[in-house]
Amino acid sequence: MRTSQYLIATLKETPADASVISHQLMLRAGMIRKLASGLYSWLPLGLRVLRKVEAIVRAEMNKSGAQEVLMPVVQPAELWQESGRWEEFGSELTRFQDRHNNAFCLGPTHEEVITDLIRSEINSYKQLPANFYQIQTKFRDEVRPRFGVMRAREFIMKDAYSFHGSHACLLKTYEVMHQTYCSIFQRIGLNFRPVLADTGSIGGTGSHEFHVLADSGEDDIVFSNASDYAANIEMAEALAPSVVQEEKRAGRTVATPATKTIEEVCNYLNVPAHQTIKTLIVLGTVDENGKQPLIALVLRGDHQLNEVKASKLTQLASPLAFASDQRISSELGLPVGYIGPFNLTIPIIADRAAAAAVNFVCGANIVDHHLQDANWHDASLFAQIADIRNVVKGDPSPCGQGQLDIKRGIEVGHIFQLGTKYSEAMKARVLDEQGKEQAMVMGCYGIGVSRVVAAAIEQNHDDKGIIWPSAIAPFHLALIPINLHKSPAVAETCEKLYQAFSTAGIEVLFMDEAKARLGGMLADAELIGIPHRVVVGDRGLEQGMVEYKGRADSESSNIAVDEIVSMVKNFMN
RNA sequence: CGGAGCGUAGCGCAGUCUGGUAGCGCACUACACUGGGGGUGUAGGGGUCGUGGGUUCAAAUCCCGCCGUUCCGACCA
Repeated sequence: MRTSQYLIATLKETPADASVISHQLMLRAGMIRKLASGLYSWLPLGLRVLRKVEAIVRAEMNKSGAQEVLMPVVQPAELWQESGRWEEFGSELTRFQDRHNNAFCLGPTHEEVITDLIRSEINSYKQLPANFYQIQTKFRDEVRPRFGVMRAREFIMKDAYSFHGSHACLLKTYEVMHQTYCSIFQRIGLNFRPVLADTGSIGGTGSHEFHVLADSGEDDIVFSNASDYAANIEMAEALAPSVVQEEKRAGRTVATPATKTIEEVCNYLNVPAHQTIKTLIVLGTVDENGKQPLIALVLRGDHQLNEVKASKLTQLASPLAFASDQRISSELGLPVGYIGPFNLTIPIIADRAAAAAVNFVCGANIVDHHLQDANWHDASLFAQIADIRNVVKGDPSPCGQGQLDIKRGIEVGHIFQLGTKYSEAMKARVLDEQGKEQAMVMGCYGIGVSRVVAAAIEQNHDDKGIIWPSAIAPFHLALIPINLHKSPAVAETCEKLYQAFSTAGIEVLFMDEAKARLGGMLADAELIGIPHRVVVGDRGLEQGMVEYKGRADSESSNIAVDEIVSMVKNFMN
């Protein structure tokens, strides 16, 4: 490709509304442009990268035995009503009506459509298992689109759906997809980890997420330092601590004026946060009177409530909701900040660690007062003791080996064992060996293709710009002439090299604009992140040399003109 | 949805407090010089100051409404 015939839309300055590095660099390198919040156009350069990611995903999916299909973005409401998600999904699902007033939605995912398709096409156990995938545009009206294509409203996803006669068969395909995902992210060249995950709103039984490790990630990923255990913090179990061997002191009420937060109380009383107990008031499930009762959650002051774990408790509303300050003060007669677990009139659910605490500080249920050296006398105080906190660095690993560490991750893939949730609801059945009708067992497998592009940049950049992994670079090599318009020797050599590289299967961006200056071309090549660059100038040519530099190299080197093609080709293998 | 900020040329910003002819840098056009890391000069083009209303002799500037957008928190590829 020649830059004289190609849109290189690089920006010298960083657009003000981009905060994360991948978003900034994608705008600056001229890969994407924003149309509206969470909606992006892909420019030629960005699209080349996107297509390369797609190609790797497609190749590995095909290799796994999955079959490619393409389903519509626009989906009829009836299917979603049939699965129950028309009500369940909330306002992230964009709904609209056509000219006949029929209801439709923009597909945020395709379980309904694929299940509808397959229930009429597959009728026998003999046709199973089968796995279908597509690479297609999804629309989710995100609460808060951000970070460019990392969390866009419209995005490209690879979604696959497998169908089986038994759960055992599903597990086999699940394992194949797990392997396939590892191959995909390896080929792309990412530093990633598969981790145990929550199933979220998609539903189902078992699940793994694939995370690209990067500080800008939105998820906390938990690792054992002694085994390959890895889990999303939503899932990682916090074990009960060993019992503290400490003499229980007599509790007393102390005045703690204007100390509402744990931090304020700790400073005021000079106690560490792990010696405190906090009491959170949340809403329970709707009772027979149609009301949501208040329920108290008790955690150690230094621990964070894990809302995913909590909302799985049957007594609690799902998703978890905190009680309003008004309800707390009217029903408990107290402002937030001084509530404690003793003499509360509402049910209490205690975290395992909180239930094991001794000689702790907690709210006294009196304004401006806390209890100090408080102790649990009787476990019957609690309606339940459960794991409802986030693990913290240094916790023992739930796998039994080692301690936990926490890193940030960007979720680029997610695989689920769906089971029969959709096939039951939508009557997707086959006849088994006995001629009996049976709901198909399903799995589903997603990759955020456009997000992978951003994640790759988060992991591979420097102060000059992007450093593409070779497999997804928009071009392999930048061919940069010096004084192209003046030097016949430079022009001739560049043309010859351009042909030779192309013939060797190397994708060249030939910066052939007559008046372009060297500094600008070098800066662009670095910003765009092209892995290899060759500079051709008269001075080198007098010795029969051109200048080579890899994007991540610190120094360039002189290479003979007739060796450069085979050298770069070797680098790429 | 709650909290905060921003909206002036394609991009980055100043001007707003204290009302008085709309500016700067980059980019763009033309010409000349320059030519191994975003060069220099000369001459240019480009603006409903987000939008609607109000106050005023006069509004980018003050007041009210609306819209857009970004960031921080609860959702997800």
